[in-house]
Amino acid sequence: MPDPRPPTIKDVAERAGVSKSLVSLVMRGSAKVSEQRRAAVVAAAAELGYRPNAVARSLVRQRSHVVGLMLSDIHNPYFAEVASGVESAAALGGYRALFNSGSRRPTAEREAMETLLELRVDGLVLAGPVLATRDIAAAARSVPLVLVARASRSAGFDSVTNDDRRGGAIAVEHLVALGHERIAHISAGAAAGARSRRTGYERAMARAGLSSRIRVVSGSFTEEGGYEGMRRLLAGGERPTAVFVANDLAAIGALQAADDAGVSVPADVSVVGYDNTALAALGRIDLTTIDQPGAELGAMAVELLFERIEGRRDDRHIVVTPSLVVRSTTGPPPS
Amino acid sequence: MPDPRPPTIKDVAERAGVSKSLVSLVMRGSAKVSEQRRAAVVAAAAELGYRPNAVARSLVRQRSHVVGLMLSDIHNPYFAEVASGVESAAALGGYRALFNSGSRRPTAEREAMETLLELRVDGLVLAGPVLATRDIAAAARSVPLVLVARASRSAGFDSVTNDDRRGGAIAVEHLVALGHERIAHISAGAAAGARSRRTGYERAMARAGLSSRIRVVSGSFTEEGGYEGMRRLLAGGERPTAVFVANDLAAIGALQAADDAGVSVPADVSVVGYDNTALAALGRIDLTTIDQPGAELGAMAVELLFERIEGRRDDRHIVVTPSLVVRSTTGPPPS
DNA sequence: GACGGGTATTGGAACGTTCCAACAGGAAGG
DNA sequence: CCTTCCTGTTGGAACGTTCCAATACCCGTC
Repeated sequence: MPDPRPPTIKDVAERAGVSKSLVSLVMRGSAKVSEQRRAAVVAAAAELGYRPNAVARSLVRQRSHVVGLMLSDIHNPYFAEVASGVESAAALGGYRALFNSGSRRPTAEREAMETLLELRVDGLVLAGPVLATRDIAAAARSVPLVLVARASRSAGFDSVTNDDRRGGAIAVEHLVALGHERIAHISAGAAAGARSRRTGYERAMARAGLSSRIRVVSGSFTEEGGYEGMRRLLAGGERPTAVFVANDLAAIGALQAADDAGVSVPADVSVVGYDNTALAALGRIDLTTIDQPGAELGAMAVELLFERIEGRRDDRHIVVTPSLVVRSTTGPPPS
Repeated sequence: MPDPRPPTIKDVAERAGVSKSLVSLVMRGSAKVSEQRRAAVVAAAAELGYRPNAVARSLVRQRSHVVGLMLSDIHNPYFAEVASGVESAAALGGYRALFNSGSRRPTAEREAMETLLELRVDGLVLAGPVLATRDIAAAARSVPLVLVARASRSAGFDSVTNDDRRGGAIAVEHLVALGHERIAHISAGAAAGARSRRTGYERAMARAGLSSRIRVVSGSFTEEGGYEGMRRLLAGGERPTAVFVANDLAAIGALQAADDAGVSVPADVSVVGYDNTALAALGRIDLTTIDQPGAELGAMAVELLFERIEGRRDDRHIVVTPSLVVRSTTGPPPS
């Protein structure tokens, strides 16, 4: 018993004894159709279990009413927040959101993005992509595109970010105010935002007269990256009294490494994360971090997308100012 | 300067001086096309920046090569694990995965599911839906469908779950073995799997001769639910010495409530979660929990989907056995 | 009873692909 | 030199909608 094809508008039309055009009118809620016919169509559709085919519709309308969202890393709770912001803002505008994920690998990200493009989404949001700017710019040539959580001076698309450089500086300033001097940084290499956070760290260190204390080890935006970075910091040379970690996920890995090494936080070493994810707020973690409101950034991204869909051509780059959230992983340096 | 329409197969054909059929052949990598023409087509496509239109393709092929995944709650890291399992298994089979989320609300879930159905995905995976079984069965009538992390005896679709009842029992048995008697449960009401975990708890209590000690407070699969539940348990009546919480997220909320109330874990009260998410493994949390391998369940779901797409008609219900992961939130009861 | 004017309804083209049957054109065989 | 066969190529139908221009219908007016 091969599954019969799903009913089409034509089947509904036949059963209701009207033309397919009329059915189309009814399905789209047109006002100019007689009550009697409407009822007949609605009944026929219900009996057949008719569901409009969005594929056919977007083909003819040249509009899918879908915004695509490529998440760089689905395991990072920060992106989950971005996603929910995107989803609700899209719904508000009568659009639906569809996600994807590229496991923090450029090739996987490009494929994920390509999938969305081939589906002809009306707009594309890229959250924290590690993709080459060149590829992003190319994609932006064929669809309205907004970057979230990654800055760009590039033309052809919009972006919504927080001021990562400022955020990095805020972290350092907080630690300096507490009396720290040996402040190290676990960076996330070339990942989105990582470079600026590092620059913010370095400049703030210089401003505080601590240029000679600058110490950066490379990690990544993952727990493992943070763990490894902290392990190296604790192992070799002069131990830092404070560490600014590239994001919350990595900071949690760093906390773990400190715990494992019997180094207590914040008594022996202070730790600052970035993103203020739900993770950081957990009582047991209670991580001092830099707040960057994910859901809001996601929602703003969709707003920008809508404007572009409406025809705006100039580039808009929104930069929100991050803020410090002090919790219990930072304190004065050991005396 | 209105954005020109993206180039179509016809544009490529014209530029390469061949028919659109030939272009189609080349794009799909057919062997039977001369090297000379192929080169011309490839060049023309590159020059125009041609990207095949997946919408048109799925319309005519009646196949989208996309599997849809509806996540009940995008903030629950457990579902992120399911999602990555789904995504990689889909990729292995030459399919792409697209996500959605219903915010643990039946209406939002139904809408999310409907979106996917209208897009005519080839298969649908629902992860932990709170949707009515009736709605799921209805959807299963029009597309191969697999339920993950929610059991069902219903016909017409497959499911992949762990044995929640057994899991609940394992948690109780562990606590009983440690010497606990006043073991309470924070349930998640009618959410997917919650009922069975509760039944498992109740039956295991009875088997241990602790029927009179059974105490259930209602919560949800969220931090807030767990926090609230624990608060109530600590406030009223005889305080339990151990609590089995419906999932990790809620267990973390419960830990928080214990911390806030100055109740120490596990000295005063032991806590067991469910899911063994990455959260539970964090050193600072180190939650004893019941393991249910999310990524694997997701991958299995896709396997089942593939079989159904290939034509299998009978229902398959895979139930994996959960296992105990002992960490530091459980210990003997206070003496 | 013819006419005008609005409103409800309809057929057919279009959207960008794939698929299939049909067709060139050259090589091989008689 | 004519068939036959194969290989590469092509036009056109189909997929399920929307949209537009055209038509049918009804009502009131003269």
